[in-house]
Amino acid sequence: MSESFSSRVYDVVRRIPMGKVATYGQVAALAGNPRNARIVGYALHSNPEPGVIPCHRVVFRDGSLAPGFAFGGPERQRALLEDEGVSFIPPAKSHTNAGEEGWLVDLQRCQWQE
DNA sequence: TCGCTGACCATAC
DNA sequence: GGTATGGCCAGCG
Repeated sequence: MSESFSSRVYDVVRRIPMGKVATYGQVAALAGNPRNARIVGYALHSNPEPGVIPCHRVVFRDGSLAPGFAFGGPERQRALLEDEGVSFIPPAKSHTNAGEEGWLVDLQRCQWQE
């Protein structure tokens, strides 16, 4: 293939429909290498086309968003996804800690299904 | 040109 | 059940 793995990653992420999210492992698998989940993140980190590539729709296997890096803050990512109709699940419960971080995406409802 | 690091995921102890 | 480490592959210095 002429295109690099990262190019494929961008193409896959770009295909994620609104209101849906995909995991790094899934994007990596669709890109052709299920083991390249790390490269997917690396490729998105490059983000050659901000605004075109919805990196905020890519989440961890657990449904949690990336830690501190983000493109403007984890809450920014949560707002974008929530605005698209993605359901979020507050981790809390046991602890009375009202941590804003830790919000998990409802992969069971909003995970992108081919 | 070679080596290291890295938005991860899975398995082992 | 939780924590720690390994392994895969690609881009960058």
